[in-house]
Amino acid sequence: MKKETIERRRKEIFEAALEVFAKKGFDKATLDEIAEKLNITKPALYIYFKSKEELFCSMVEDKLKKLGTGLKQIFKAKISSLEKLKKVIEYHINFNKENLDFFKVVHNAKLKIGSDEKTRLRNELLKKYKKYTEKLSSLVQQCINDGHLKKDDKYFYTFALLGMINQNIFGNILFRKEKLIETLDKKVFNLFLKGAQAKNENT
Amino acid sequence: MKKETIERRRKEIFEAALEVFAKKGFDKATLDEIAEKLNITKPALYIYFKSKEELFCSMVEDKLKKLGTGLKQIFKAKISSLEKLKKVIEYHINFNKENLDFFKVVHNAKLKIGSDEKTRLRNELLKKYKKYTEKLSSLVQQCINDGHLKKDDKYFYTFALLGMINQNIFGNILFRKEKLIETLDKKVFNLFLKGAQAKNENT
Amino acid sequence: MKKETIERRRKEIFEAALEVFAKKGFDKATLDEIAEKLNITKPALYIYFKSKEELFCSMVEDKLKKLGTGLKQIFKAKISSLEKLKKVIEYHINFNKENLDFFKVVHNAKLKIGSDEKTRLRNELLKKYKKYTEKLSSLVQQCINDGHLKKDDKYFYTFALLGMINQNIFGNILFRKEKLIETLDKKVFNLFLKGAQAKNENT
Amino acid sequence: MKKETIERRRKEIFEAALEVFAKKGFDKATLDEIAEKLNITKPALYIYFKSKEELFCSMVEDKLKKLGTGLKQIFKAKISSLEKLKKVIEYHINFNKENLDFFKVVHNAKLKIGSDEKTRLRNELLKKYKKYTEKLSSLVQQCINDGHLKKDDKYFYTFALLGMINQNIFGNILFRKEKLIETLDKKVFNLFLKGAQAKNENT
DNA sequence: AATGAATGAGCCTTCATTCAT
DNA sequence: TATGAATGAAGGCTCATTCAT
Repeated sequence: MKKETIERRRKEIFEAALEVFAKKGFDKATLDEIAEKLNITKPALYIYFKSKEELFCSMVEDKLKKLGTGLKQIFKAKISSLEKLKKVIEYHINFNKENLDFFKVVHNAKLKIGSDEKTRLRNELLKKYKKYTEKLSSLVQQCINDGHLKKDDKYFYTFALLGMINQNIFGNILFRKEKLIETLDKKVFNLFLKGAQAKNENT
Repeated sequence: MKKETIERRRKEIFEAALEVFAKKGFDKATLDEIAEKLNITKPALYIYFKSKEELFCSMVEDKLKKLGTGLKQIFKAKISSLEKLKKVIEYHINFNKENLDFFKVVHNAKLKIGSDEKTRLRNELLKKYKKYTEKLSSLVQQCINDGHLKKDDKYFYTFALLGMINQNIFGNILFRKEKLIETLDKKVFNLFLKGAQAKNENT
Repeated sequence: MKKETIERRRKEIFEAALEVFAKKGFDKATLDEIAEKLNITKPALYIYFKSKEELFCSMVEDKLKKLGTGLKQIFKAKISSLEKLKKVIEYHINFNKENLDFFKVVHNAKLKIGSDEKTRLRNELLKKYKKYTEKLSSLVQQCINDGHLKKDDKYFYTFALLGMINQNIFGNILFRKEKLIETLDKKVFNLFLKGAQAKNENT
Repeated sequence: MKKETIERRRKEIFEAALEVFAKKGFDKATLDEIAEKLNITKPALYIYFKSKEELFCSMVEDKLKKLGTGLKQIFKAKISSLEKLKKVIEYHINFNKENLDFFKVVHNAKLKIGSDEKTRLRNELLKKYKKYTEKLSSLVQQCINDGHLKKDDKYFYTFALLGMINQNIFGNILFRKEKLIETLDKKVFNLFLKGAQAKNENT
């Protein structure tokens, strides 16, 4: 009973924290602002998290877990690897569409993760991020093995795909006031498979 | 004579600042650390810059100007728009390869720029970033008009290209200890034009 | 209940701040010194005031309010305007006698207030100071209208009175180690009304 | 020859310093601003003064000396002590009218002089200020002895006179945009001698 | 005589974190 | 479970002062 209450409270805090972290970035975000959003006081946060860092990381983990759960469903489905890839793209885009704040937070934190500052907690985050990438890569590899994709470095393909998606989301946040284009998933899948070259062209 | 000396010193400071900003991000970077790298004291920085923010922005501007200069050369060249696009991809990748710290800084700052915090200086940065994107987009549009690329949203193409590149660089920073794959430019250009689908496939 | 505690703490801080501001002036006074007097640390002050300036201004306002309250009592009394003036002089002198630090602070701040530096808070102080002067002037004017005083500029009279008092207090601070002469109020009232000229003299 | 040049330069610096000190007060005034007014650089000031404090004090001394010189003329004149007092009042007012910045500076510094902070230089200033007061007091005493003024404490008279004048100047600075009333000297002399009470009144 | 460059010391302010209640 | 109160640590910025040139 108690644990559930605590867990529920933690989720509420995640919500508020996510907003603030998205708006300010980890460093400039203050516990005061998070607490205020929840109508509690700063020290109360320490009942549920032992530090700002832990709050941040737990929150990210929580979201990543949800992201992972969705992926697993797709991986389990009895469809071709290429169909899976298509679903994954759709899913990834939709998830970010519905979790724009999370998208911001992750992209904000990404590079700092790669930097010198190696806290234990941050390293764990990095691991999870790698794991996610690895999962996608293995799907890509399968597509290659199944003859759906030309042979090439699976990581190159994976990053290319993720990049096409993320940069478009990012661009839309910046230049279109967070309205994402509707058919991004189809556009991406198509471009990734067929390329952009007009048919009558030779290079 | 004098002005040159000051300009030289500013460049030296840019160098040191870039390293620190790349490693820590704007907020956690301290002027003390930058100064230490230069074997001077913190207040000495204030001879050349009137605030931490101005130091940061000047440094970014400086780099962006260099980036822009290179682009202009390509745009001027008497080659087809598609050739230009190829060159631009090469150039963009090489520039980031040689300026990994800058790459980190920009990607770190990007989203915070889009956030609520609207300092005047940061807004100017955003303008410059948009301008850069706009330039690439116009080249892409030209490729479309010239019949090199299928008709589609120029921004989608542009973001897709930038994303493919940046995410690969980013992935390499994270998973391959900053060693970028050698032939990234060719891979990207190829994927962008022809797609990844194996030839005997129909979707 | 809570608000009262805060209010009490603020008063305690006023006390300490007043001493330090009186001794050092606003600029040279440090929050560290004020905090030390209270056996707390500097950041603790920020619980009760949001800046050094706000601490200063709140403190002055607080004292001015007290000063004003006393004046109101006198103004309300059912005595002649001249009697009131006499009471006001007594009151003004006694208040300063008992608040020598405040006297110092105000006189220290006065001219800077009139100077170029125009902070919002400081401007409000100036307004209050003007209001106080205005009140006295209106009493003086009433004395004139009631036939107690020769016709003359009410401001000249007001400033003359205030000056006679303040300069004597000031002189006593400087030359008599802060011991004010006992009968200052009577001396002032007398001089103001009758002048200093010996009776058998003609000018 | 050299010494004269130095002396001339010092006077120029006094001028600039006076403006800045009047506007900002001693603490907030910066050597940079003073230097800028003179189109020289900050370290150049150290050729003529060995510290900010010394610059300030020398400047005040210089002005006080001028003030003293004028007084001496009056004291020497072969007129009655009361006539002298009248002249002194005129002179004091005119001097301050023509040296408003100096007036501001002195009044700003006055109380800090009386405070705990006892630098050697500041103490010397205080001595000079006392000397000036002493001179006036002795004249007042003489007026008493000569039967011009009622017997009373000479310091009380002196401070009252100075206060009437200074407060009026100060009030005019604050409330009348530095325009002093024209006949202040006569008003003061009259009030001081005859008082403000309407003739038909008895108290 | 003057300056460019640099510094040391100091201060205001912020904030994650702690603890008694 | 939650809070009010307080703190330690740290960072940005200013400025009088010095010194080599």
